[in-house]
Amino acid sequence: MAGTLLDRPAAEVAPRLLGSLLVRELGGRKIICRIVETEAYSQTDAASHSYRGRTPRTDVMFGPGGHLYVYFTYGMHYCMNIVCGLEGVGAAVLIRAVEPLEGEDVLAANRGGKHGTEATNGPAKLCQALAIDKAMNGHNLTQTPLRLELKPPLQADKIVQTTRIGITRARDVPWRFYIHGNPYVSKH
DNA sequence: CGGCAGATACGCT
DNA sequence: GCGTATCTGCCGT
Repeated sequence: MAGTLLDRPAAEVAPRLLGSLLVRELGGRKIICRIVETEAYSQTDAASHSYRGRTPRTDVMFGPGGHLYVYFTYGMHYCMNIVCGLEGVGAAVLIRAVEPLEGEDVLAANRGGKHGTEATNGPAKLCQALAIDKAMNGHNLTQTPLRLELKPPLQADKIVQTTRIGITRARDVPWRFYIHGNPYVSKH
């Protein structure tokens, strides 16, 4: 991925990714989604998988920025992160919600018929909708079938910064970011 | 619509 | 064993 942006710390990259696009090719179809909610996870953060060091599971988080870190949780769900920071640094940005711009019918089909905001308003929901699982772990996001298309930064007054969801440690750290008023942002 | 229990497998203690 | 960066269905209001 073109250099410096994703080499920055997660707390910087997370708000910066709002408004950027995920372009997914699946079954001959093109799906385009806009990132509307993110969370930052860093190596010095007790809530982060990388906090305990580099392991087979977290290896991708410690690699170079611009790759995909996919983890499996609660026995049935996948969640996707965009790895950031320099090689050797365990940091990533969790994608918590996206807004479909193209291919919404494919997303709904992958979600068992759930459409509208219910298809992609949560980290595991959007992975199911985009058919992202363990096989995509480590994928380079400059390449098909899943690309990250960076867009210009959003205006600061369109971004809400608050605490993260679903964690038990470091609950007070305000590393969740979302686009103000966007209906696809996950519920709290 | 809000709250809660259950599902279910894997990494780490 | 235990806890988990979650979601769904079922219940009551």
